[in-house]
Amino acid sequence: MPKKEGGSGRLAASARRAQLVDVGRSVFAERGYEATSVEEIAERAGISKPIVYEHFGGKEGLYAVIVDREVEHIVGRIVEAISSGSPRERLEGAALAFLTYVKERPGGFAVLLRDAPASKRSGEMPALMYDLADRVGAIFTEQFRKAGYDAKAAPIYAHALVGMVAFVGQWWTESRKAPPVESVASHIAALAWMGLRHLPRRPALLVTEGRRT
Amino acid sequence: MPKKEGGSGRLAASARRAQLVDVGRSVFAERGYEATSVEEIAERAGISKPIVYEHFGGKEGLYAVIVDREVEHIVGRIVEAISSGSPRERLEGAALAFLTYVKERPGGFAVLLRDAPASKRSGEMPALMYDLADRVGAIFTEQFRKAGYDAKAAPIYAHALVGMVAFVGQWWTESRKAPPVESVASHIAALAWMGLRHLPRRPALLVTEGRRT
DNA sequence: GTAGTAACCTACTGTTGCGTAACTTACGAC
DNA sequence: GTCGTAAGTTACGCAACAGTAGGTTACTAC
Repeated sequence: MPKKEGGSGRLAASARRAQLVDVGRSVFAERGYEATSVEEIAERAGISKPIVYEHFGGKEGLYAVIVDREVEHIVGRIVEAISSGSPRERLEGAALAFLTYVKERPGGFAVLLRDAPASKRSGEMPALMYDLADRVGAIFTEQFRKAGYDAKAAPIYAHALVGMVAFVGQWWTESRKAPPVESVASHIAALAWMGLRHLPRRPALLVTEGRRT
Repeated sequence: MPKKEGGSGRLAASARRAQLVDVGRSVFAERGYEATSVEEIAERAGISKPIVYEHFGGKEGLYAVIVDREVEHIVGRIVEAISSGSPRERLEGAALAFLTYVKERPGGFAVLLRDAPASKRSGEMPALMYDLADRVGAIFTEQFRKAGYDAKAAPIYAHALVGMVAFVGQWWTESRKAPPVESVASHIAALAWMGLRHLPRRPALLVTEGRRT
């Protein structure tokens, strides 16, 4: 009598945990939190539902573990990338690190961008990107003050940059004609760098609502 | 005997439809598509469930109407904003139009950024932002070619700009200390404009993975 | 007043999906 | 071999929710 699943029979607890994290990540990535059922995860892993509960306590537990690991991954990479070098090198390093993460773990990235369970949502923005932007904002605030720019505007730029990279990253993973990481990173970094470098001290609109100057 | 609801008793069909679109938008905005129940919408509107089915045929029907109206709103505003003026004026106009929309209809914006029902999802990116970026990409491709830049990179910049504005918009609606629209728009437009204006013809990274030059 | 109709309701069906209780199977130690 | 334990199963309780059938209320026209 043949085995029911493709190769993995009975697994040790740690191996099963690892497998469930992998499977869970991809299911959450493609369905979103709410639309994911524990049964589907169990089925794709070739086991039955209670095993998931045994290892992670439930849907939220598994989700929390998955998110936590992804955050570790991406934050680690970025922190390392910005740990040394000139400002421009750090900017490029961060962009490259981010996009490399996106490339290597598209599922994880998708989970981070998607909806969190209703119980953990603060506003609507996925917490990670928000935190990331806040950190960048802190760095910017300091630099802006030093350079004589309006420090209150720093968060705007921080969120703009994070949004830029995140959005491009998402488009890039879904795009068929995908240019190499270095290329994408260099374009983004150039845009951001030049933008910041040539920023006027006190930006103002040329046009005002309705009439032009 | 007091009326059960705060003021709206029996409504004409068209008024009820309008009310349900409003209520539905805010519920979808705060819960997301999957986590929203038709019952909650009905309850908040002060009516019972079958009325919703009578007017919109179901959850997806109502959702579709809401999304369609929001798309009309935002696209209309942006198209108008970029219809005339110098390139820089158009850029600023687009940023201002986008942010004004976000300010005036935060719920609608939230719906556009959130998950669509599983039945209509292509990839993972909400369709509107994707389309918007594609349109910007078309404009950029042409301009890049004229100016002697790498036209293949145009979509990267298009997505970067859209992501920038969308992300800042989201942060802005949730942020307590909210600067005025014009201020935010001017900062974003300045960043984007200066970035594009001073872009090298052939951007390259200073750093390469692991070693520095 | 009473007839007609548009707006609305109560009460149900069927399904899905989380989480759990209680039982079974493989496998190594001795 | 038989005993203990880790790994896994089937079968269920229970709640939420999409969608529907059929009845009820209030308003308008005359």
